Amino acid sequence: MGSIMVTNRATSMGTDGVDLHRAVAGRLADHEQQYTANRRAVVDALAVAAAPITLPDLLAADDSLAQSSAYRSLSVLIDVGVVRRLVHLGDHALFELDEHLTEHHHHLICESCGIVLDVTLPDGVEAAMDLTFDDVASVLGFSPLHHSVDIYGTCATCTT
Amino acid sequence: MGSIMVTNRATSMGTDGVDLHRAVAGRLADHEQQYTANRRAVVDALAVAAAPITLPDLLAADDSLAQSSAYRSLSVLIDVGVVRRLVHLGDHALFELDEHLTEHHHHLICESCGIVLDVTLPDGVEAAMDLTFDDVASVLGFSPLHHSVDIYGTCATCTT
DNA sequence: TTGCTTGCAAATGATTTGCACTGCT
DNA sequence: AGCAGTGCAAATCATTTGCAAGCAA
Repeated sequence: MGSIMVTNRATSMGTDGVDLHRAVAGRLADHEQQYTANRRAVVDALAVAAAPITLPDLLAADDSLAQSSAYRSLSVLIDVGVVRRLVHLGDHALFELDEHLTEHHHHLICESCGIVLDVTLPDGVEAAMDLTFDDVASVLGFSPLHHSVDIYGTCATCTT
Repeated sequence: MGSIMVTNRATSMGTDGVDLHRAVAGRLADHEQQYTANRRAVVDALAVAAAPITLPDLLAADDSLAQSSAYRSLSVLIDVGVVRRLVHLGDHALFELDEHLTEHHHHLICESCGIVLDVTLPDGVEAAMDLTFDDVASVLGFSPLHHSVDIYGTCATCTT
C-alpha cells in the first residue's frame, strides 16, 4: 500500500502548476464557487500523487487538512468536474484529478496490495474501443459518453 | 431504479438451472462449504436478474432472506468464486454471478438512473484489448489477470 | 454585515459481527 | 453430540451533516 515514486501528473501532461490552478479556478468560477486555500491544498495533493489516492492518503499528504473539510472540498471539486471519485475495491474511495485536467487514462489495479497505477493506451486502441462501444451500446438504445477500463493483476512488488 | 424485463442469465448462456446449481455446488465443495437453501436462494435471485443487483434488490426478490444472512451468503459465494461484487456508483454494492458461471461481459452504466446492463464485446475486440493490456502492463512490471470495462452514458429510458 | 467556508463533534447508513438457536451429519 | 449455518440486535467505520466560529466581499 506504499508510496511509489511519483511522476507529477500535472507536469507530465505539459501543464504546469500555474496552468493547473488556473484551470481549476476557472471551473470553480463557472459554478460560482471560490478557490480557497483548502481546495487548493486538495488539488495540490492530488496533482503530486502519481495515482488515485484515498482520503487518509490525502490527510497524510497535508496534515493541515481536517477530515470533514477534505471530504467537503472533494465533494465540491467533484461537482465542478475537477476531481473524479473511483469506487474500486477496498474500504476507502479513491480520488484523482479529472481527465479534463490530466489526460485520458485507465487503471492497473493490484489485487494483492491494492495499489492503483495509471496507464494510457495507444490512440488506435482507444479509437477502436470507442467505435465498438458506440456500436454495442446503440443496440441497447444506450448513448455512451465515456468509458473506464480497469486491468486487475499483480504488481511488480507483489510478484516478487 | 426499476425492474427491466429479464433474460435469465443462466439460460441465456445455454446453462440450465441444474447445471448452474451443480457448478455452484462444486465450487462450494472445493472450499469445503455446503450448498444450503439460503445460498441457493441467493444464487437463484442473481441468476434470474438480467444485470447486477443490490442487496435490497436481493431481499426484495426473496423475502424469506434475512439481511445479515444474505450478506453472509454473498460473502461465502464471493470467496468461492461464484459471485462477483461490483462497487460502482451509488450507496449499495452490486452483485452478479461470476463470469465462471456466465460469460465474460462488461457493463453499460446509466449515469442518470444508475441502471446497469450487461454487454459482451466481439471476440476480436476482446483479444485485441488483452494483447494491448499485456503490453502496457508489462512495461510496469504488472501481470494482468483480467479486466473490466465500464461504459458510462445514458440509457434508452432516460434519453427519452 | 452577509454569506460562504471550516472544524469539531455528532449523526447516518451500508455492511459486519456476537451470540444464542436451529438443523444437518 | 458436534459443528456449520441462520437471525436478531448491536457494533463498525467511511462518509455526511449540524452548528458555531472565521474570513472574504
